[in-house]
Amino acid sequence: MRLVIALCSVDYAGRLSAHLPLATRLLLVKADGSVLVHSDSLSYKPLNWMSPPCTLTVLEPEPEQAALGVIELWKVSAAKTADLLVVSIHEILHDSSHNLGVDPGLQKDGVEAHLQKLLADQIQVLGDGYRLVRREYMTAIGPVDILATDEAGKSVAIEIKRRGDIDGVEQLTRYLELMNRDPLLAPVAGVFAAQEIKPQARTLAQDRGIRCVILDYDELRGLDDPHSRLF
Amino acid sequence: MRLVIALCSVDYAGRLSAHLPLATRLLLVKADGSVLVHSDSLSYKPLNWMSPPCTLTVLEPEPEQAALGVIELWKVSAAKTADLLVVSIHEILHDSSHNLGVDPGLQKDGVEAHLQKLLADQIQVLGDGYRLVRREYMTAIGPVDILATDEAGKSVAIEIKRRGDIDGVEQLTRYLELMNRDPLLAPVAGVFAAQEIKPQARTLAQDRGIRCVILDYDELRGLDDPHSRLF
DNA sequence: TGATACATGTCGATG
DNA sequence: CATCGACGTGTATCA
Repeated sequence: MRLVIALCSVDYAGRLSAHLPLATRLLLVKADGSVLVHSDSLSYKPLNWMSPPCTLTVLEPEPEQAALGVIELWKVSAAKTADLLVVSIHEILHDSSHNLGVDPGLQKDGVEAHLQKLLADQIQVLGDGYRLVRREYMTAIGPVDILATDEAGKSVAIEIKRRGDIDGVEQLTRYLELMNRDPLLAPVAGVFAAQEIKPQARTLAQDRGIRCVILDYDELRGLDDPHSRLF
Repeated sequence: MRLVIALCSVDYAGRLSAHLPLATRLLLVKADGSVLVHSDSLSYKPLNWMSPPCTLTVLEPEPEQAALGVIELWKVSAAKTADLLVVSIHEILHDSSHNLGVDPGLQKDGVEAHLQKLLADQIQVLGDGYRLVRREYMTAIGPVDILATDEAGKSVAIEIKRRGDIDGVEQLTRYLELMNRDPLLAPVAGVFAAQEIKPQARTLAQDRGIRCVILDYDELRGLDDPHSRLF
């Protein structure tokens, strides 16, 4: 990643035309060749940018441009479209490069992970007397989202999905089959919990004796506020 | 603007919860206090961010966090909501601040404005003998995108949208009603032009005697390519 | 201030 | 691959 603070003007032509007058801005060149132009305010979105795949070529300015003070010309071309970003640099105030390596995943914890934590914390929404055994209960074929016990102390395996599809029911069925072979656990009941359950999935689940539960995300978050979740 | 390259993990809690595992990333602190976390790929959008208004507080790590290698803790709180961004910094590889001044702002034209210009320049795509009267023809209730005349010299009011929705038809209907009360203009025909027209909008338009025209953006741009527009 | 349309939207799931 | 819908949507205009 290359960081350049420069006095520059920027032109973009693609689906629209845009021009940025001369000012000091941050030019961010990423490892994949993409370029972002940021000002010192208005977060989130760059003033101008070029998405990968694209190529950055640094050109010598034409004499007439040089006469206007341009010392370097960046031409960023999109690989697949005719989109073109041109940065006319008048002065470079900072220039540094950094090796960041590959990001382990821009994986934001999705709703599913959050639902799992919320349900684990409030397992009683499944019924009085329900108690959490543990999250991510490991089996030979992978972790079950939540293992709990019901009011009679019987084991309950819970599969959580954001959208309850047939795949999820199949997955839970495999876990149940395996766990019910373990005399220390059996009999194990199944709960398929999701924000939304497709009719086909519901039918299949009920046919296999699996209970379906709709999770209300907002309600589960309820009392819980962001600060208490982080600290 | 402060640029920090740091080995860090990031947690966000607000409308959703998100966690970024330990990795080297760019932390961008803008003059308005907003913070952006960028990785070295996937442009445009930060991995995590906090929009202004917000406040950044740098904390000493708790002993247990320090034991895990955290040397600095950034807490970014949104001013109006409970949203919270926490950056746990393990190592700072680069840290520099730059005074960029106020950005003069972006000048750009969106697709709709561009479509309007293109259609005005090529009004004949509506039919032989069509002639442009003017763009942004002012009426008492606002400007009509394009006023033209057809091959018989009759007035035609044209409403341009990127996506043709019912609202657009209603808007054009109001213009037509008003303009048809003007004896110098009446009768005025209506054309609803868009890249895409929703079935409901098309039905309503046809019911009101308004002609629907699909605009082919690429075709209108035709010879005109981005390179020729920049150089 | 609230409602609405536009965005170089981006991004993921679905068919 | 096109289409559809959500997004921590952001952003501007307009009533």
